[in-house]
Amino acid sequence: MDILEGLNPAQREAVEAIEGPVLIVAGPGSGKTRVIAHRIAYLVKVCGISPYRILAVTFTNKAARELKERVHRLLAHSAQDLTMGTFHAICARLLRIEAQHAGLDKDFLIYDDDDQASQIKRAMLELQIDPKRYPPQSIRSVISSAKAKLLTPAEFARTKSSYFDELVLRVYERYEAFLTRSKALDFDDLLLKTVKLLQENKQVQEKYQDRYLHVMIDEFQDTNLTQYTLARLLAGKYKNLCVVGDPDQSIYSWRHADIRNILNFERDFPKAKTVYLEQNYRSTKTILEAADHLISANKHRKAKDLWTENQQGSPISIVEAYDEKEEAAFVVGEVDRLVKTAKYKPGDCAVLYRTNAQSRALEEEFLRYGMKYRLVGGTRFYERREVKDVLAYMRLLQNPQDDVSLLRVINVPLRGIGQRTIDELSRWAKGLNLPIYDTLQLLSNDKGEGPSTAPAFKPGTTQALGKFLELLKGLEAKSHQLSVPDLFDEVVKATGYRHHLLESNHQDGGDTGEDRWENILELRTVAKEYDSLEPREGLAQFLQSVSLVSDVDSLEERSESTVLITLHQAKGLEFPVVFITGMEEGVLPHIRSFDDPQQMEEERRLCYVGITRAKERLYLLRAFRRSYLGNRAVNPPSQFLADIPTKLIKAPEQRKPLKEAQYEWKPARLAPVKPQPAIPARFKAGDIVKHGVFGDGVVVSCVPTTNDYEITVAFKGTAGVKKLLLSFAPLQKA
DNA sequence: CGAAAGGCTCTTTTT
DNA sequence: GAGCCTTTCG
Repeated sequence: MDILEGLNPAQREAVEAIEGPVLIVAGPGSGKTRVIAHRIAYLVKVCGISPYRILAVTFTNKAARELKERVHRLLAHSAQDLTMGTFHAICARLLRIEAQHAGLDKDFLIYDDDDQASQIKRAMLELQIDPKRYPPQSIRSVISSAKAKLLTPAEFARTKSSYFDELVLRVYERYEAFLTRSKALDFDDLLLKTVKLLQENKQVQEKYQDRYLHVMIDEFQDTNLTQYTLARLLAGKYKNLCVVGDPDQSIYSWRHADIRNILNFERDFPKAKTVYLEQNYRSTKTILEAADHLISANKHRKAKDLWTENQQGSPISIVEAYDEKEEAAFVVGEVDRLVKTAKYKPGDCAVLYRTNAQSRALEEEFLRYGMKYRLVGGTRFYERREVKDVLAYMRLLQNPQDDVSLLRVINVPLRGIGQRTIDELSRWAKGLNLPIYDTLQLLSNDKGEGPSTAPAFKPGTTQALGKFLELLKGLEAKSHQLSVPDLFDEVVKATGYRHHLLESNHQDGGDTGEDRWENILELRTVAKEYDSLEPREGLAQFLQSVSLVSDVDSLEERSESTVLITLHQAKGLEFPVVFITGMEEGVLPHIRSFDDPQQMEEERRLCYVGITRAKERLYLLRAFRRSYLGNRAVNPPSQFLADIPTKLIKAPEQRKPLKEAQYEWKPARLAPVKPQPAIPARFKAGDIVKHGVFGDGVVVSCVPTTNDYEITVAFKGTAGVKKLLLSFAPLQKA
């Protein structure tokens, strides 16, 4: 019953530190979630604070849900009124409530990255900026970064320092105009608009500042400036701001997270109390020690003293496969072996990788051997075309001014409205500064009397547009009467979308119409959850929730399937057995980080996050050769492997041979790789050499492999280019 | 207008 | 390798 019971001294200290700013530096597996849950329970039960006055922000919806459950277990009923969720979800809710004060439409929509990209492209088109010279993606990134730093277009204008910035500014302004016109906010806006609202409207500010006596932020190392500002604002009155995080697990700088938020917290709040949670309850001594060695090589960090009372555990397996197929085959075989010979289930195992593209080979191998797996991420459910199409219709019912959705479905299923027509319509809308929906209405009202600015469409085209408008209007009327799932059915039927998928029998991206229809049905089960709400309210909530879910959110604990997941998404998760694949230079660390020491440190942190997911067994795999973007590359082992102390690594001869009969192994090639071959490299690229058989030649490359080097030599004579093993080749320097 | 074919680029990570 | 865009033809 005592809330402090069972906590170690540091955890207890963190729970009891309720006054003023608090920084909890929580190493991996240090019981962080537990501490947050107990701290909330402590505030409510011991300090008598109303749950209504506590705000807890998490990184994912899943984390929020788990936290809620834990608090609920500690508090029973009184957990209800807690405010808990991601920054984005909390902001969306707040903005909806305060829409009037924020100058927003209550029914605003949330644009995801896809929607954002299409609007940015549209803006660039109108501004005649060549997308070949200035990739929309990088413009998008700069705009997003500006928003993450609290810069509106006007403020961004003051910081701009190049011609590129100038272009970005113009796109930014136009993009904002689009959003306003479409009554939409992007992800960054949810945060930015909330901050601006709180800063500019003292009444609203006071309302929330008075309310939130305690504010807690999880994963603080991954917040950006806007989020940090928001947290400070909300905690502005009582100053009870508790942030929890681990600088060593900061891996989202590319999403404009600013590690300085946590590194400088004590400077920003000189009176802050700092608590270090350093006891690890998750991993074996071996795994923790390996992780510690790896991360210690980073220069910009706060040193920590992680320790554990757990067992020493198994040594780490470092495995070299020939290529990504064999790497995958090893993983599958090893999972199978662990399931058959040890206490593990497939669901205890997770395969981690740097890039989503790596999941493909793994998936194929899991499928081939009939092993259950669960792929997290990749083409996410809510990014699937058919799902987005149906959602676009639903969104148009909530908000017809949503140009992105309208343009998406104006001719899906095909209804005779082609690109020419759409371009004309867009140009007209631009001239009138109206959403396209409004121009459709003008068009249908305009019966030829008086001068018109409308484009001269053919009668057939005008009719098609009119029919489309009627379709939307009819559905809009129904949206006031039908529950969300019923409306969903109506949309799928009335738009002809169902027919479009099932009858047209087209096949895109390997998915058949049936596959796609299944996804629609899946989406319908989500809609079903909003069955009992008032029609329009249900629609609004349905749309908001589908905009803010992530893939890990649906990852259930203790599934029967092995999890395939990116290193980023794996943050916050743990598994008894972890395989990290692609431990190669160029993959992890990723090639795009090579020229930036800060990025390299982040790559190292990413690897650290991966390693510290493991509770009992850790495998680090690399492929000698890997297909990438259609062509093959030979990558040297990841430099991170060299930072794992040899004494923690399973010696080659101790490894059980991979002999499971049903798989075609090539065990000889699956020997573990030592970071550095024991023999010295006698040659380097460019050396002139003489071979006993092939004669004179030039060394092209000399790549370390397992206890050897693969040396590529271009010979003068008929021998041509040969790959040789250095230890066997009769080579001499010429 | 629509389908098919060809060419192009660009792929790190995602709330 | 895939998705996106443009071109071409019916």
